[in-house]
Order: sequence, then structure tokens, then C-alpha cells
Amino acid sequence: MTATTASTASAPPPAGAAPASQPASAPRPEPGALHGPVLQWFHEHARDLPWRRPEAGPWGVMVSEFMLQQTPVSRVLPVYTQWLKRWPRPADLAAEAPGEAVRAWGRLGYPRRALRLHAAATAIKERHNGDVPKRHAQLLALPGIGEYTAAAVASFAYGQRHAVLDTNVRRVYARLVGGTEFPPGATTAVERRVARELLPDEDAEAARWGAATMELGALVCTARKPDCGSCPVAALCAWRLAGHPAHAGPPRRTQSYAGTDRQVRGRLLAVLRDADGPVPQQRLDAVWHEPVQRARALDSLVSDGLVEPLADGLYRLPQT
DNA sequence: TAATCGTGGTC
DNA sequence: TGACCAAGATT
Repeated sequence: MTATTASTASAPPPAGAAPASQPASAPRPEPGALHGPVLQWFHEHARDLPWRRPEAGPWGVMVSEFMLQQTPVSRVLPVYTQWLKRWPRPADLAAEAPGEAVRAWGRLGYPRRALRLHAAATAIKERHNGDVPKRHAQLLALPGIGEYTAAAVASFAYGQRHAVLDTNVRRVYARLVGGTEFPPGATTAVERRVARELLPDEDAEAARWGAATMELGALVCTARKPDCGSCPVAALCAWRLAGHPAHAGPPRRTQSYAGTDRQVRGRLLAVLRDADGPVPQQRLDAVWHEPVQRARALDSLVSDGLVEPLADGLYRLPQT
């Protein structure tokens, strides 16, 4: 509520300029002191994203959550729009071959998500009368839905009270409450407890809180260049109060890509996506020079159900 | 638990 | 320029 855009908030120092160490126990902000400023900030700065509009419905929310798993909003937007136009209900997607989902997925990456979304739509049609289920446990039982996505759909689509703990929220809490720049590699029990404790009591407000903290992490409390001057809770932030200490502990491992099986898989699948029908092995062989790795990548795609082998050395996207 | 799974933008 | 990062799930 109060405008906390204090000009005293300074940009974090470059990594390496570690300040003096401080006691590990900075006073934890009271939940009530955080809710107002963050929710007000969200009210003023939330992006107008299609899956946040009422007309998106639970299916729209669910599709967006699948696509946004590890993929930036800017790249999801056009695919999301086409997807919902083509398959406005789960049953519409379930009625098509899984390969069509893989094709429409385009270059969003991690194409197994497309397969799982198709499988989830099929399960929704068969087990839930074609409606995206409301209960967290039912959502969690669907293919491709884990702890985060189940909470996100239950919260954003149905207004329920669930702790939504994605990479944005984890980073916000690590800084705001934990006083450290980044959260641990894997989600911990302590993080879940903090998330539960900070969750507002009322359903609707809790749902807005989840979206607001995610948005804060996406727009202000970013990984590379946090804009503390624009943060509604900078005055309460343990990390800022400690002088923006640099990341301690082991370096976060970065994933390689060039030369890996993933790159080969990506190239193979791109050929099949862009082809109308079955493709001869020869065309797949052209995407990678090394035959052993090439064969391994193709085998793994078949094993994943992303590619269907036919007779005579032909391959295609899965029809069944 | 840690490794695996795509792709493209940013600094 | 290449390392880092992006609304995770699965095994």
C-alpha cells in the first residue's frame, strides 16, 4: 500500500564484492507486512497475459503451465494462442494423434511436455468427464503435472489456497526471507514451510499472492539484475539489508547443450515436425555426423514415444 | 538424489 | 562470445 520506492535502494554490487558477514538470523518480516505491498504492486504492474484472463478457463491455465515449464513467456505466447484456438477443450486435443501435439509444440523445447499434455488431456477426458479436475491430488495424478503445476492450476484456475513454489518464488523468498541471493539447488522442506507460512489465509488472496510473488520474481527480483529500486518490499528484504551478499556455496551447475544427445534429438525431431508424412532414415542421418550418437538419440526418441518407427526405415511423429 | 530433457535470448 | 537463464517433471 505504502509507496516504498525509497531512493536508498541501491543496485546490488558486482559478484565478489562481498560485504561484511552478518548474523544468520535477520528478523523475519511478518507475513502481514508483506501481503499489502506485494499485492498492491501486482495490481499495478501485472502483465496482461492471456492465461490470466477469465476466458482462459482452467484448460487455458493448464496449457500455459505446461508450456511455461522452463520456457520464457515471450516464446510461449504465440504457440499458446494457436494451441487454444485449435484445441479449445481437453477432449479436442485428446481426439488427435499425439504427434500433432508434438508438431504444434514447435520449438518450445522439451517436447516430452507436448506428449504429456496430450496424455493429460486424454486422462481428463476419460477420468474427469473432459473437465480439468479441481483437487490438487487429482491434478498431481495427471501426466506431466508435478507439485508446482498442480498448485498453480488449483490456485490460478480455481482460486484455491495452495503454496505455489516455482523458481521465481523460491528466489524471492531466498532473498526476502533467507537473506541469500539464490535458493538451494533442490526445493527443501524449509522452503515449503516458509511458503506455507507466508500464504494469506483467504483463498482468493492466497491465489493472488502466488501470482504476485511469481510476477515479482519475473519482473523485479530477477536472477541477473534485480531492480531493488522498484521492489515494493525492498525495505524488508533480508538480502538487501545484508548488503546483497554474493552467492555462497557451490556454483550452480549449468547445463551444457552443444554436442549433447539433446542437441541431436532436437535436430532429429525438427526434421519430423517439418515433414508432412513419414521420413526416410537417410534424411535423419543428415542431421548429425556421428553415427553412434545419432542412433542413440533416435532410439531414445522412439523410447520416449516421440518418434514412431515404421517398416522400410521410415519414421514419423507418433500416430498412436 | 542427481541426471536428463530443448531452445533461444541476453549481457 | 559463451555462460547463464527461463512458470519443472520424471526416473
